[in-house]
Amino acid sequence: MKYHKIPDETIRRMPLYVRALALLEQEGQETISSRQLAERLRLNPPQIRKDLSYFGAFGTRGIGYPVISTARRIRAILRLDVPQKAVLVGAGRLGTAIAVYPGFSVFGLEIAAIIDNNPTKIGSRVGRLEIEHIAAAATLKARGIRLGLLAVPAEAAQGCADVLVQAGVKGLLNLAPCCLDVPKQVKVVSIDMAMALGVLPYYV
Amino acid sequence: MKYHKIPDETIRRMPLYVRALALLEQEGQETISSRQLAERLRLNPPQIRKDLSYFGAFGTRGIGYPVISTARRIRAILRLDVPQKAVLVGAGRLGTAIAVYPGFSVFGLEIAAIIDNNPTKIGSRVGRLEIEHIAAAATLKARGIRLGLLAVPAEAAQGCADVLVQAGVKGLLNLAPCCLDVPKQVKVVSIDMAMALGVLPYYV
DNA sequence: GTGGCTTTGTGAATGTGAGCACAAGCACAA
DNA sequence: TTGTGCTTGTGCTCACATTCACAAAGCCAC
Repeated sequence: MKYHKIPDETIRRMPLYVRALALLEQEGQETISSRQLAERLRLNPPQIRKDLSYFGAFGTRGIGYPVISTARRIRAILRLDVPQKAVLVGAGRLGTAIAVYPGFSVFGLEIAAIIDNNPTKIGSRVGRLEIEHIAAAATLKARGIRLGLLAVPAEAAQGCADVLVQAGVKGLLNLAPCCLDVPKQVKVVSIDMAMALGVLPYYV
Repeated sequence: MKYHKIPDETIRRMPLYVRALALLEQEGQETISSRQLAERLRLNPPQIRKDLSYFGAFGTRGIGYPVISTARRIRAILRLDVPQKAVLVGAGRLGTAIAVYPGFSVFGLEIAAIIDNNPTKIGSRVGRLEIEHIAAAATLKARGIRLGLLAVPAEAAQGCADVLVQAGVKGLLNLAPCCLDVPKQVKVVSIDMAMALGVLPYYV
C-alpha cells in the first residue's frame, strides 16, 4: 500500500497495539494473528491488518505478526523508541495522581518535571520529583522536555499553555475543560472527563 | 431535517454546547449566534447549526440561539435535566481527585457514592462522602445510581464492571487502560490518558 | 516437492461525518 | 408596508474511516 496518507484514527489506535504487544511479550507469546489481537482489543481483524499495513508489511502469512519486532517498529513510528519527557503543570489532586501513575512507562513516556504556581507547594516532593515554580519553565528545553500535561483549572489553562509553548513544548495533553489557542505546529489533545460522563445518560 | 439518525459525534459535542451556554448565561448574554459560539469552541458555524438542527429548530433567523432555553432543551435531550447520580469505584489518588472535581455539576452529574475494596479505607471520608465497601454495590439501584466511574487498576476493572452491571448500573466511564466486557445495553466510554499522551510524539 | 491450511495485505464498496452554499425566515427601520 | 441586513436550517458534495472479499504467500505434513 503505497502513497497513502495515514488516517488519524489509525495513529490513535497505535498505542493500543503497543500496549497489547508489550503484554503479549511479557506472557512469552512470540507471534499473534490479527484475529487474536482483535479479540483482545474488541476490534475487527481487517482493521488491525489495515492499520499495520499503512507502515509496511509487518506479518507473515499463515503465522501472524511477530510480537517483539512489531512492537519495536510501532514504537519507532510513534517516536516512542526514544524516551519522551513531559512536564506536568498543576500539583493538585489530579496532578499528583498523574505524577505517580505507572501507566506511561509502557510507551517510554516519563513525567520529568512538575510545576505549580502555589508558593507553599514549591520544593515539596511528589514521588521522586520536586515541585518547581512556573519560572522553571525556562529550563524545560535544556532538559529535553517537549511534552506537557495541563492539570490545572480551566481559567489557568490558557496561561499555562502559553508558558509551555514559549518554553519550547511541542505537544500538550489538556485535562482542563476548555479550548486552547496555540501555534499550529503545537499539537493539543484534550481529555474532558465531565463531557465523557455527560453523554452516558443519553445512551442508557 | 426529518428521519435522520443522529450522529454519535453530534452527541459527543452536545455537552460542549451545554457548558458554553451555561457560561454565557452566567455572563448575562441572552442570545448567541452560531458564529460566536463556534469562535469560542473552535468549531465551524455550520457544524453547530447542523448539530442543533438534528433536534429541531432552536434558533431565530437573524438573531441566533436563545441561551437559556437552548441550554435547557439540550439538557433534556441528553437526559441531564434530571440529576444523574454516579458511583465512583476506586478511592486512590485518581479516585479522590475525581470525587472532589467540581466540573460535573454543570451537567447535573453528581458523584453520589464512593466504593473501594481496601478495608483500611472503608468509612473514611472524601469530601462529604464516606467510602463504602464493594458489598454496598447492592444498594446502588435503590439509591437511584445508574452511572459508574472506574478509577481502579486495569487488573481490577473488569471485576468492578461486573459488580456494577450486576447492581443495575447502565453507563460506565472507564479510566483504566483496558477493554471491558459488558452486556450490550450497557454503554461504556473509556478514557486512556497514557494513550492520549502516547500519540503526541508522532505529531511533534 | 506438492497439497492443504492458515493468515496477511489490499483494492473496492460501504458507511459516516464535515463543510459549503444558498434559500428561507425573522427583526427592525423607514 | 416594504426593504435591508443578518442568521438559521439544510440539501449536496467531498473527505475520511470501516468493512468486506479475495488473491498472494508462507508453513507444515507427507
